[in-house]
Amino acid sequence: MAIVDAAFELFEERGYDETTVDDIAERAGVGRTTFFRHFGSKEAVIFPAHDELLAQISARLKAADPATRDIAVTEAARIVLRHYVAEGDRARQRYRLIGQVPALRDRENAGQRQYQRTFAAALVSRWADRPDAELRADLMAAAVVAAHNYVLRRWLRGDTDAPEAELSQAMGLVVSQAAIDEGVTSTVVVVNSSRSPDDVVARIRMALDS
Amino acid sequence: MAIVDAAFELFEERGYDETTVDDIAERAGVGRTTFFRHFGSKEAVIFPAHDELLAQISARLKAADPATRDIAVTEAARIVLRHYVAEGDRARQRYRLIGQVPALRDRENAGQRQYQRTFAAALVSRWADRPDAELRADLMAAAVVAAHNYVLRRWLRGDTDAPEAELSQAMGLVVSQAAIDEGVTSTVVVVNSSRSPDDVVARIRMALDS
DNA sequence: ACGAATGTGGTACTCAGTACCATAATGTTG
DNA sequence: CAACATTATGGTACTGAGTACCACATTCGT
Repeated sequence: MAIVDAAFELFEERGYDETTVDDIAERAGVGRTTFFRHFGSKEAVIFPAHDELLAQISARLKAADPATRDIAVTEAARIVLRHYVAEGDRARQRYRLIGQVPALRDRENAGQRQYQRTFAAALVSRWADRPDAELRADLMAAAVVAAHNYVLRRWLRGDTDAPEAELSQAMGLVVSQAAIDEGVTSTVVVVNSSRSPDDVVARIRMALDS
Repeated sequence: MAIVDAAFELFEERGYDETTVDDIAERAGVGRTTFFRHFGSKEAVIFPAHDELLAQISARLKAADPATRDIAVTEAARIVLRHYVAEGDRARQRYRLIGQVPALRDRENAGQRQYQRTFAAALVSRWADRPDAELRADLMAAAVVAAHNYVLRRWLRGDTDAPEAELSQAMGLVVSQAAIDEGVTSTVVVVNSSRSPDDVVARIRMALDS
């Protein structure tokens, strides 16, 4: 989108506060009205696709049954991570801007809270039999978002080249923390499969070492 | 403060968006300039004392040695909870407004993020010897804020009369989750599952491929 | 009682965001 | 292809938040 490009260009050149919506519209070759019709606000031009991501997450979480819910949560977080990583430089530009402009930081926080609520809503059923289901869902949702942010931040800063692997690891910690007091602190693996035991063991070892 | 009273009155009467800063200043009997000198923005008039609370938290967390750090975290969270509970009706008014006005919700989220960062910064030293100290600190900080919010929300809605006791309980869960050992993603192996081999293999494959 | 610091109110400005209208582009149906 | 409906666009004018600046009052220290 030409408008987004123009906006990022100007924000880098002059800074966010020093750039007016008129400036963006002018460089993009459109009218001011058109800008506001596409992006509800000046801030929104930096954070695209939020609604779509939320919908994807929601769908992924809903598609899980009790047995695959850990995987679903991890993969839902991975969807978001993957989206940012796919953006590449643009994500890093955004990160830089957010670090400088408080208003953008607020906006980002607001978005993350939406993720958190989406996760929490999908996670309550996990502890359906417990009286503290809502609390545990809130805790796990907060942890999922925190873990995702931690890994994403590392990637944005260039501290890692394998963000997805790090997310797996971080989410492993989150899942095991959430599973506390449930009797088991870890997942269950079964023999009796059609594969040879050695094959299964090898794969398990891979998972542990990752 | 007369300005705060006037603001809450008008917000309840006409709603937040329908109230201008001029309206508030007029009812409070002050000039518009004075309003903005005391509260940097229209939103800020609803969220007072943030900086002081952050300072209190920081101080409480810094005053802890390794042996009393769990207590310190719990009490730091309790400081915030106590502050809101002490506000009484005003806190509930704010809660109602936040539920209705998106802009205020964003602002609230931003504030909570500051708490979260304050906690995270103070918590890193807890896992100083581990390579994933920052992640674990982030996770615990997120959990602390989530637990506090959960209890506060229950009190705001009138679901409990003993919020401090509930906070203790919730923080107990948070602390025990945070104390879990190294982030092994899977450990226990179980034989003789009642699941079909195909089902098991499919699940393992999903986990391994993720 | 004096000057200095600080608090206050007013005026004028910028800019984000909204409402409305007039016009161009596109698509649909006969 | 022509007439029409739909939708995207651009312009104008407005409201209201937030800032800058200045003149004036209040309070304080000595």
